Amino acid sequence: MDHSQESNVFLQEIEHLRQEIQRHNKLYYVDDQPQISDAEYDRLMRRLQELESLHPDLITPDSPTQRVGAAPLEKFGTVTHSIPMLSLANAMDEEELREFDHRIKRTLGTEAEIEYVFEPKIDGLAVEVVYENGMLVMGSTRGDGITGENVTQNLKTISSIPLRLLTSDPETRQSIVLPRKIEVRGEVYMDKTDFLTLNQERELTGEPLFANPRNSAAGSLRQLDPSVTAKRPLKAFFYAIGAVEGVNFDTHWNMLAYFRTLGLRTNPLNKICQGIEQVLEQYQHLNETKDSLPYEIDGTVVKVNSRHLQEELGTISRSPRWAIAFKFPAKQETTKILDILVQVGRTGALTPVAVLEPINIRGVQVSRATLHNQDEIDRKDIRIGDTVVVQRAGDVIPEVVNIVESGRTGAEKIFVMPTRCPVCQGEVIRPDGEAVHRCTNPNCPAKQIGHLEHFVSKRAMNIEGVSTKQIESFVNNGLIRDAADFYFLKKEQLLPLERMADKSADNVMQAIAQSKHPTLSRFVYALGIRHVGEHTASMLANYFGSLDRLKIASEEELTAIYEIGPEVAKSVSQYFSDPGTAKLLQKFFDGGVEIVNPEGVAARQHLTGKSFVLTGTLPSYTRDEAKDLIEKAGGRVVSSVSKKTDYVVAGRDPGSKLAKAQQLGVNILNEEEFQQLLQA
DNA sequence: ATCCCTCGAGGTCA
DNA sequence: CTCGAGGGAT
Repeated sequence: MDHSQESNVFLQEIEHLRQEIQRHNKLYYVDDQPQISDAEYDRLMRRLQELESLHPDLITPDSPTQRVGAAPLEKFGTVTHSIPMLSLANAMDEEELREFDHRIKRTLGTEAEIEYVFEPKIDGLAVEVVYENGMLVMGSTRGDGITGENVTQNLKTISSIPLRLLTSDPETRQSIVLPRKIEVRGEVYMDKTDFLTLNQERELTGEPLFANPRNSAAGSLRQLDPSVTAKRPLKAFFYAIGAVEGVNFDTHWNMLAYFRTLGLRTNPLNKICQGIEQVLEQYQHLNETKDSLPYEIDGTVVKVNSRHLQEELGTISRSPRWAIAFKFPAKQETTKILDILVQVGRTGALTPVAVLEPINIRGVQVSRATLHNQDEIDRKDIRIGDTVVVQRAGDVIPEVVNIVESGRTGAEKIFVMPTRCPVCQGEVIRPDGEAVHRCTNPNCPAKQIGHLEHFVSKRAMNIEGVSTKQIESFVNNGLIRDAADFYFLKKEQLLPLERMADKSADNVMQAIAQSKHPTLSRFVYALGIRHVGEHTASMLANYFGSLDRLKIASEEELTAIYEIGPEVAKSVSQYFSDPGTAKLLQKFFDGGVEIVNPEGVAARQHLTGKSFVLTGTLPSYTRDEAKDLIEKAGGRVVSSVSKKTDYVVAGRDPGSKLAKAQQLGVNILNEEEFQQLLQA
């Protein structure tokens, strides 16, 4: 037999082994019906490894042996999700869940029971995996929902995430329609027993222990060396979709079924429910049985099943309107309030914080909890020395639920907000009608530091590697008084500071230099004007297009802008009419800051104040593109038609919104008319 | 009355 | 990263 024939035989066996392994993966992970023992499975894997090592040229990247192939990374790259990974609204109790159901019926204008899909909410971390022509090409963490970290190499080591989607059913041999591209979303998690075993090993080796399975999974996925991740027993369930080309689903339930045919694991406890009462029954049942599950769940997720209705319901800025997280009650513990501290934020707000006797709540040491303001303290009658019930809201943020009356000894001290700022001794006032107390000293160091922290923060000027500690040190050493001073720093000035070696100083200088060309909206946000957060900053930037126009805007002109009311207008106009602001801005420019407008010249704002509703598919634009164009022109896109809607843009297969528009006599545009309007 | 944005807060991990 | 109170806008 000549060489090529010989390698052909190998190729056949290799191919056969790979298919078998893929088939058993599906049986094991997706169908939960293994047909062979783990030992037999291992034998298949070893045989494949053996053959591949004899013929390295036959190794393909999607071979099951290639789960760990990559070298450690320096750091993770960032990935922008093509469709943002939204978070979910929360229902805290039954009533709120029923409210969710009512709202949906009201929005859809129906009395009929809604069909829901009920899913356990796994306590892990959300990821997105992208398959192109069936091959895993990218995997990322959810991050802030807009951008996440590129953890492709690590996700590839997780055996319940297929490297290649199935192209035919391993049992029936029927072929499966593969989407050209599909972004699937799911949860990576660690089983409770695996978490315990891992911690036992770590204890033996003297490594720090993980607090809970969730942190353990998160820590494992964020390893720079994929060979470490590969040793961690991670698993995944899939439950949602991002961008997809080439397939369509009528229901969420059918989409999950399709996931399984592709070899993507879905949770076997997912249920379909007719109406909200059935959802509640499932919830009760799961709440009673959850402790016997191999993994931790922190609640359930309820989704409208029909994809068509989902679209009609739409999404609001942070979450879809057609899904809600229904969490289990948080674990509560009792502890003592040792003291109440007062912190001062960048706006001068005084926030009381309870210092607690440290207590472990679901694996996490809790030692502080915000008390929000004096009203909150009075309402709950919280005193220093009280015994209190503490929980982590949403299983994250520590919160004092209430006091334990019977724990009172009479020695408790009543807390009163100080009349002088604890940082600068400045006068403290409580503005009429507001719940917060504020320090009035404009030069209060707490405000100054807070402003500078805000200025350098990721979403503002994004000056990386400048920490709170460093800012404090810069300020205390007189290097920096205002934000513009960053752009006059010299490396030599940094070197004498503590913890500032040559390399760190270089990094700081470089990070500052890199921040010199912000977009207008980032820059406006970074200024830290009261009531101007990211959203409002971007509204202002879009509307005015340049700082020169923004800074001369009158209060009246500002108020006329949609979403800008009297308070915000006053705050903005006061900020820019302050002579100190003019000086500060000039100082920024002298220091080399130059605002860039990524879209070039700001678009004309001829659609200002007009509201649009999009329905159906436009041939030339995606939803997001259309939305962008409208917003750039000053218009806004809303999700439901009312008589205040100015235009409904209708594409192919329009939804019920078109009918409503006709009924209300709202202007209806097709794509051509829409384009004309944009150019008009 | 309701929806949404701003702002401030705590803990873990690399 | 995530939550929730409070306030602003409609």
